[in-house]
Amino acid sequence: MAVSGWLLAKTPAANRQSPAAWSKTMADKYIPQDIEPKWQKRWEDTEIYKTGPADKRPKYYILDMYPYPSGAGMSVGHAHNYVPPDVVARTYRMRGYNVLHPMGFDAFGLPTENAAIKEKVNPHELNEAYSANYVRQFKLMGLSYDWSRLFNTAHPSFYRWTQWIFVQLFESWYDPRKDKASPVAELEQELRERGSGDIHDYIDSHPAHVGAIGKTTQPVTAAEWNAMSRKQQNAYLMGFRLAYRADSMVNWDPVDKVVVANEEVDAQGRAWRSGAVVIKKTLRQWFFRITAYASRLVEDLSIVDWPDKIVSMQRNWVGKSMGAEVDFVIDDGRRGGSEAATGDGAEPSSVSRLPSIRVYTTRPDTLWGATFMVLSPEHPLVAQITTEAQREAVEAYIAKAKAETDESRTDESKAKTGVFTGAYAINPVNNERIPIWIADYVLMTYGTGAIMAVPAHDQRDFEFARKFGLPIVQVVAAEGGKGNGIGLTEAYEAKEGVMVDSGPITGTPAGKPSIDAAIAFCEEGGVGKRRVNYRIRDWLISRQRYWGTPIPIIHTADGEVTVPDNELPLRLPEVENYEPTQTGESPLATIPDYVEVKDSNGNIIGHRETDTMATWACSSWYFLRFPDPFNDKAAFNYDELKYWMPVDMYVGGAEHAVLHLLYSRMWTKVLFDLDFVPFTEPFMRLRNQGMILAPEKVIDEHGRAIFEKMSKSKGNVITPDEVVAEHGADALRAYEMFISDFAATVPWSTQGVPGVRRWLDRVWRIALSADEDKGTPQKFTARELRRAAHQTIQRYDRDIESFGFNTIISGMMEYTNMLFKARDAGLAGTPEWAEAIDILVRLLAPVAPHMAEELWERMSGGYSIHQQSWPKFDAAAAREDEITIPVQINGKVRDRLVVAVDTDEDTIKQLAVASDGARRYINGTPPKQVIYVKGRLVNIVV
RNA sequence: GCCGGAGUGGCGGAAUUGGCAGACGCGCGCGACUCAAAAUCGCGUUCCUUCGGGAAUCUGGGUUCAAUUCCCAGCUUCGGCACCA
Repeated sequence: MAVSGWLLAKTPAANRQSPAAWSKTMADKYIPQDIEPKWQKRWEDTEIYKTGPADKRPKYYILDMYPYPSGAGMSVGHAHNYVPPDVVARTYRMRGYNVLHPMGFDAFGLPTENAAIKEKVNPHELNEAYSANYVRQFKLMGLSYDWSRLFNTAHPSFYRWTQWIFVQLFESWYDPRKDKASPVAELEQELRERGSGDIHDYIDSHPAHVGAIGKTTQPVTAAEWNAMSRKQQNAYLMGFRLAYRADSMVNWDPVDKVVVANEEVDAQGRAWRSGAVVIKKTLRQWFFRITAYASRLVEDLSIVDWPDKIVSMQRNWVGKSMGAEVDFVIDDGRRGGSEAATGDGAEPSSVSRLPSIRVYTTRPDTLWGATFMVLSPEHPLVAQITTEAQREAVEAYIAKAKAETDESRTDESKAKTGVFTGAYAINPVNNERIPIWIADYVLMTYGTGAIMAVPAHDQRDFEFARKFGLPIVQVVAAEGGKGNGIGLTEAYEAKEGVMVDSGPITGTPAGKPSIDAAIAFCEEGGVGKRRVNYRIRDWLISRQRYWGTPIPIIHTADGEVTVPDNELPLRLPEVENYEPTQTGESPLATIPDYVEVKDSNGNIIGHRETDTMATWACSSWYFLRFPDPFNDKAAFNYDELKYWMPVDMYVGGAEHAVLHLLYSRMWTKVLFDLDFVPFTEPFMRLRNQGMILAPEKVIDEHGRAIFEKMSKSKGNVITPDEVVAEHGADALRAYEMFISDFAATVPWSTQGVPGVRRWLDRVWRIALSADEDKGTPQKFTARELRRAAHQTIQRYDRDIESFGFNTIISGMMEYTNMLFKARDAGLAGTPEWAEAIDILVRLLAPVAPHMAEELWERMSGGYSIHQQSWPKFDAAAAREDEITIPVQINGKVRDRLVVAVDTDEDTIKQLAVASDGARRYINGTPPKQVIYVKGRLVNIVV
């Protein structure tokens, strides 16, 4: 009761105080839990982060790779992805840019679907629940997304346009002569009038365009085309379309019961989601013809500012190599041997009725050293050329190869295996008769599935030749020397040296000169030509699953046609059961209402495609949707796109290097070719964040102490929720910035957050209660205070450009320390002090938006700090008046000079030589040299 | 094997790109305040030292007045690709 009485007595007096005075006496403690929810609500109510349409201001589009929401929610590792870009977005807003900083959800795909099956909950419901939880966490961290633009890729208003783009791809082909995508209608007209000969000829003479049309697509004449049925024509067009359906050897994931793309399988043959070893199956699947864009995907890497690592990964993935294709005629056995040949690359006298075997080689100059050929066991000519005597052995080998997993088959350490087919080919450059073998070290998926073997100069061919006793002929010799290849213990790298025993190119330096000479020789003889080869294969997009964007295709008696535009979106049917089938068919195939397409009389006129698109389709264009996210007339508004795109800064994980980041580039180029978008690259700058590991070391299977990834199953996840609850969102944000270099992988430190929290407490105290708790008196001038403030602005501005978030925080910590020093020197209350605190709060706004808002309100009574301008850097204020110049003798610091900043060079040199520290080492003799680096140091050489 | 990163105190990391190595923070130690603790504040904290200094940025060379930074060789480590013809 006594206490209450005291309070009652005091209250009227307190009420008479001004709010400012009240704040100084009563509200000095920083309690983030009190202020953060208050400001988050106010920001939302007043929509201060909402971005308007295109305007006259310079724009800045900063995008985080949108997340795939999971039931586990976000960890502090996810927060590390999103906080630094938010700081950049907030800084650019205060600098006067029109900033687009949106968020969306990548919702379709296996994890949600698998969770739905396991928990027996509809994936639509799970999607909404997971996404809502992510939004809650984002808001908890004070992230300044424009929530009015939030979308979810599993909503029909979004996937309707994913389907529209699919249709554009289906109705387009890559015209190699224009080097761009063009309407299939134009192609059909050309086929009607002229056939496809011109297109094939063009590709033949422009090897970089090998991917423009299907490998097995043969030329047709106009007459042949016009004689085809519509069904045959549609089948033929599949060899051209940018979205096409084909039988293909695919990676089948037996756990998820679905096919996966090459990009989704690691080097051990495991699917990246399920971790299951994939099985090779031949299935009819939908693909996007990314190989048509192989060349441009490599070239345009030069116009983007991306991490070297990602650029090189994309280059390697596309895997462009230069070489030649050479045709080897199969010897039909009616000839005795090479004596029948006429030489000079002319046709052998006995022309084989069998087709020739085409090989791809990057070293056509070593043709004269080709002593045998090797075909992949899957090569289509194997059955045809195998002799009766060898048939049993060959078939047994093929059966064995088929049974093996890719993992064991491509194990390099394993000894070479293979079988002779009994057939021979004629080496076209020297008419030597060489045996044809099959071996699993030759892959059907690369090049032509057949090689010429040059054992003297290729390690694999060498091992094979040694094992099976095949001849080894050396055709490259080190300068001045020559060997016969006998007694070699390993293949000799054909990188340098000179060609020997190589007919017309003998004596040519090995390398580009010999390769060019060999290609010229082959082209002249009509046996081969220059060729570009790409490692990349077409992008497999179809999935035998329910939870994805339905593919808008109808199979009719005449072949595949698209779902008419006015019937889009083709909606996912609401069903009870969406479990994958045992047959490998999509669950949609079991729903007659969905599958059957009927005319107005109820007659079935076609069947809908039942595969859905992999979620990569959604993420390949979602960034194009944010500028006009709810347009129901078009996928995007051209004017808004033109203003906002390309993305200025894209931030996300490096794990998407050859997935999303490659696919998005292809789609952007297609849309550019079709005049839908006015740019060829979607992301001008890209930055990858590092991973945050769990804080505790554990002992791995090798007995080493290591840090692990955070994972729900290991129970080592630290959530932003728990950090915010204890120290507030601002401390979490500051620590996410401060923890390490942005791109570095580093363990979370539980002691780090209290560290930055202490800094924020100090900021709070110095901003609000500068006249309390004075420390020991200091010497610090108003001039020095201004200098510290403006140097901090300068450092912030520099560091934010280079993504140096950790040094932004350390710079602001140093500035805070200096403010305490200035306070102890009695500067509080001066005009310079007011400016210094004003700058502090503005610089703090992007980093600790809640605290900055609270401080701003208490200091100025205004709202909102986030709509204030960025502090202007004053170079004069930042300039040093005096500088300390270290004096070195032979590179070692022996003294220091404190001089006015504009002291001239001669004076500084004289002072340096005369300094006590220097004189002790000079010993009277004149120095050999005195070097002065302006404003840095003096080095005296004695 | 090929491609691309990275190696700096007990820890996370700075160093204006050739110019004072170790900013800032964590941790630790000492001290102030306190009956005490917490919080807070102050001081110290690369190593060796005979207190003059000396040695240090993965190792060994090199260029330079000067190297964490550039060059050569090697080691370790992370990521990617890989019987790619």
